[in-house]
Amino acid sequence: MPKLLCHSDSSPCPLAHALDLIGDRWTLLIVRDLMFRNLHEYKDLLNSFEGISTNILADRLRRLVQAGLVKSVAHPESKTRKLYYLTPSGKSLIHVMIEIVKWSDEHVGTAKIPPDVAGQLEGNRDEFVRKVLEKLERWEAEHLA
Amino acid sequence: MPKLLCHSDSSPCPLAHALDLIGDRWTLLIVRDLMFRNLHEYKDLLNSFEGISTNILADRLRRLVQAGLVKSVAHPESKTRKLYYLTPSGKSLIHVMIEIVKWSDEHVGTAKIPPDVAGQLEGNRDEFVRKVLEKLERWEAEHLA
DNA sequence: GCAAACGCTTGCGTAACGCAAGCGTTGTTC
DNA sequence: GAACAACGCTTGCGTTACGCAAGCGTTTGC
Repeated sequence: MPKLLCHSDSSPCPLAHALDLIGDRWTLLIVRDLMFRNLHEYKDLLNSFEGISTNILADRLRRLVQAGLVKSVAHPESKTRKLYYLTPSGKSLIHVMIEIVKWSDEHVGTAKIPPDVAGQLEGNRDEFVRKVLEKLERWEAEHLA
Repeated sequence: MPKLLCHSDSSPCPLAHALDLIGDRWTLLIVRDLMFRNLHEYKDLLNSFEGISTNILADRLRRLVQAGLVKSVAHPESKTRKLYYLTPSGKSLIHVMIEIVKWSDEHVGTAKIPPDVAGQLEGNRDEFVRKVLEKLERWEAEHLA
């Protein structure tokens, strides 16, 4: 596993420590797919929008598992496949994701939130969070039985 | 200026576009210093906790300025020095920063929010945001006159 | 007028990444 | 039951980004 730069030794700042985990171009995209796009298998993550390369995906999944944000179980129908899913720590990144997306929508502006999601985010955002988390729990109830 | 990986071509996702700007280990730390730590000069940013190297700092500042998150003005007392400060777009990253710090405090746990700040963040977070933004505006009133 | 400060830039070695091929196991087809 | 494909990775190689340290042009302080 490549080592990646680590601020944690020198910095007393929680932001810096968080960036050691999620401060790169790929990690949060994987979390997004696990959180919002209902993707749970390696091949699906690999074929997501941005075209992550396979070694990087393997590396980031390993880091996420090691950091306790993601877990995996054997696929119930196949011995070669795995199912990846977010732990509570991983799920709690939802608030970070939402803020980044809102900020991007307002200030980067080159990609917009789909109108239906935008509608859910305005007004009652807790409701949106609840819906997403419920969906994840339903998936878990179905697959981790 | 090194080119850095860019998702924006392939992805319809606002998160991916945001990560093109802030998805690295240094950018948000610079924003933090400009936002919370009252640092406004190159040398101060350079000497911040994490020890960014000078070429990376120059590069990131250039990107941030180009993206419209940061501006600079000549130092009123010196022709060699500059003052860097956040634009409204940059300031609005405060919500992202707060969520990351809260998440880090709860789930990474290797660096804690200072107790006084933690107190401010609990309960009335809007109040905290307002205080921070007011402080930045006071700085601007004083230096951009 | 000389040395230090300041905001960078440059050069070099190392680490991370993109790409593509390969590998071991399992599942499928005939 | 043998050949082939699917799957989750790993490996190797060339390229890009980064850490480090030195240097540079201008300005400032003495």
